[in-house]
Amino acid sequence: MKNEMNPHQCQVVTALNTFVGKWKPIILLNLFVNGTLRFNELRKQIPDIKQRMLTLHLRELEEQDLIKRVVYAQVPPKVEYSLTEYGKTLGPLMNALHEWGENHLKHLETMKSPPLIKDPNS
Amino acid sequence: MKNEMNPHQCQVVTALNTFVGKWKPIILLNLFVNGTLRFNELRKQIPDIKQRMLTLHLRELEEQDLIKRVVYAQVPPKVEYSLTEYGKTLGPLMNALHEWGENHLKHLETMKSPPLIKDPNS
DNA sequence: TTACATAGTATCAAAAAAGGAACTATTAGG
DNA sequence: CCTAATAGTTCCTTTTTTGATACTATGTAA
Repeated sequence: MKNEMNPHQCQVVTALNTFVGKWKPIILLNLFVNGTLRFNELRKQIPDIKQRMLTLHLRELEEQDLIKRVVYAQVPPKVEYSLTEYGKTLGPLMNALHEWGENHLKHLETMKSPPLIKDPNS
Repeated sequence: MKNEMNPHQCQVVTALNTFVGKWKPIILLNLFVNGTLRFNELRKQIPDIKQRMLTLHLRELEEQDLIKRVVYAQVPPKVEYSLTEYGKTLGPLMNALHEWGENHLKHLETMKSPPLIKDPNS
C-alpha cells in the first residue's frame, strides 16, 4: 500500500467513479473484448439493459473520453462505439479486477462450505 | 486484456461489488493506511459519514470477510476494526486504482484546458 | 444521582439510480 | 401508401441508497 495514499483527496475514488455503476463496467468490458460494436450489437451483448440506460451510459462514457461514438450518415442509422486510446488505459485495471474477482469466487466457496468433518489433527 | 474474459459471468463485476459504494472504499483505505481503528476513530477519519452508514458498511465488510471486528468487554465500549488477511489481498488492486486515478486527474486537466494558442507546426 | 463516553439502533425523509412502456425521425423497398 | 430497421427520446414509476434526527445500554466518576 502506497504510503502517500490519503483516504481524503482520494484517487481510488476518482478512479472508481469513472467506471462503476450497474452497467458501465459491462459496457466497457464488451468493448474491450469485442472491439467496435454498434448500438444494437451492444444491446444483444447485454440482454438485460434497457435502451435508455444504454444510451445514458454510453453518453457518459463518451463525455469521459473513455469511448468514442462514430455516426454514419445513412438510413437506417449506424452508430459505432469503441474504446478511445485513453479508454484502453483501463485495460490493466480491468485485468486486475478480473483476477481478484476470480480469486474471490474461490474464496466464497471456501467460506460457504466449512469442512463437514473436522480434521482430527487440528 | 485477458482473452478468456467474458462480460457475462463477470469477475470484474464480482470484484467491484465487494467494495464499491460511496463509503466502502474509503473505509477500507483508512484501514489500509491506519491499521486498526476504533469506531469513533473511523468516524473522525471520515467526517461526512453518518454513524448509521458507518455501522452498516462495517457490518457488510465484516460479512464479506474483508475486515474483522473485535469487541472489548469494557464500559464505555471499545470496538476495533482492522483488515483481515483476506482483506489485505485488496492491496494491489487499491494501488492500481490509486495510480489510474492519479493519472486520470492529470488527464482531466489536459481535457479541460485546450491550448489557447494552436501549435503552428501541427 | 446525574452526567459522560462509546458504540451502537430505530424511524422516517430525501435523493439517486434504474426500470418500463410508448413515441420519433429517416428512407429504402414492396 | 404501408412497413420495416436503427438509434434514439420522453415521461413516469419503482427500487435502492443515503441522510437526519433521536433514542438506547452500561459502568465510571464527580
